[in-house]
Amino acid sequence: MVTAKTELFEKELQEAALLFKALSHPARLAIIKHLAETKTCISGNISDELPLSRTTVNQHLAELKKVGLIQGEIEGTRVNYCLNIENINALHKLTYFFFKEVQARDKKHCK
Amino acid sequence: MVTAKTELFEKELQEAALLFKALSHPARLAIIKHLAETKTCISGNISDELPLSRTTVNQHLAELKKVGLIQGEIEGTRVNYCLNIENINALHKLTYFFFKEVQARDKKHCK
DNA sequence: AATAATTAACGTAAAAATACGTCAATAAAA
DNA sequence: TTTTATTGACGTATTTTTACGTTAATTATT
Repeated sequence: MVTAKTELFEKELQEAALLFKALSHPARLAIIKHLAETKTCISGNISDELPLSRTTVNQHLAELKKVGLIQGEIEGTRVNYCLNIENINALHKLTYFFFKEVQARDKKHCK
Repeated sequence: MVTAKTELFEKELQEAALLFKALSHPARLAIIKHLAETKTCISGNISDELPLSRTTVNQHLAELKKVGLIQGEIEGTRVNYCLNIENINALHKLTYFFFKEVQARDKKHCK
């Protein structure tokens, strides 16, 4: 039988993997970039910029929200999505130190 | 019909997404860390350290190799895997500048 | 109060990822 | 040369992701 084995790894790696997964689709990277450019915007507008249906874009937005990289503020019928800068910063640091650690330990480089 | 739409995005985003995808599973992060610690090692040894079968670990190794984050050097019956430091560095820079750009553009922060 | 706009929830189909066993090939060791 | 060790290729089952249409709910607008 095939069962998910991700939870058998260190918590730290699991969480990092979840964040990287959130960045593993070009649509979600495009959303992040777009939100960075335009302060706020509703999901309908975002789907106008992307080659995907509104439904699918909404799904990607929900995924980004789930891991805390963006936040949505309800305003009437609309939802203003924007980056969660604190968490973006945290991820920036996480990736920075992950690579830093990997590189430091690999001093004893293989040829 | 459901077709892959990833190729409808900018090349840059596509490539970044592929690299992040390679990092989106704790097993692959564990492999990278392990390779960083122990210079080289064969895939059999790596699977001893991970809660996964040798076959599955091999699959993850192949994926990391496909995106160039690791390289395998055949040595007799064994394969010595090690990090591809150049590409790890490149990815480090890519993530660094991706986040830097996102943050710069988000100066006009939404509260 | 009725209509329009917008979004999340739900359902679903296809594709991709995950996990693993088995087998064949290759090289080393006996 | 036979046996052992090790790995990649292949097949396959299950789960997850991706993509989208439809519907229901909620808020504005008329």
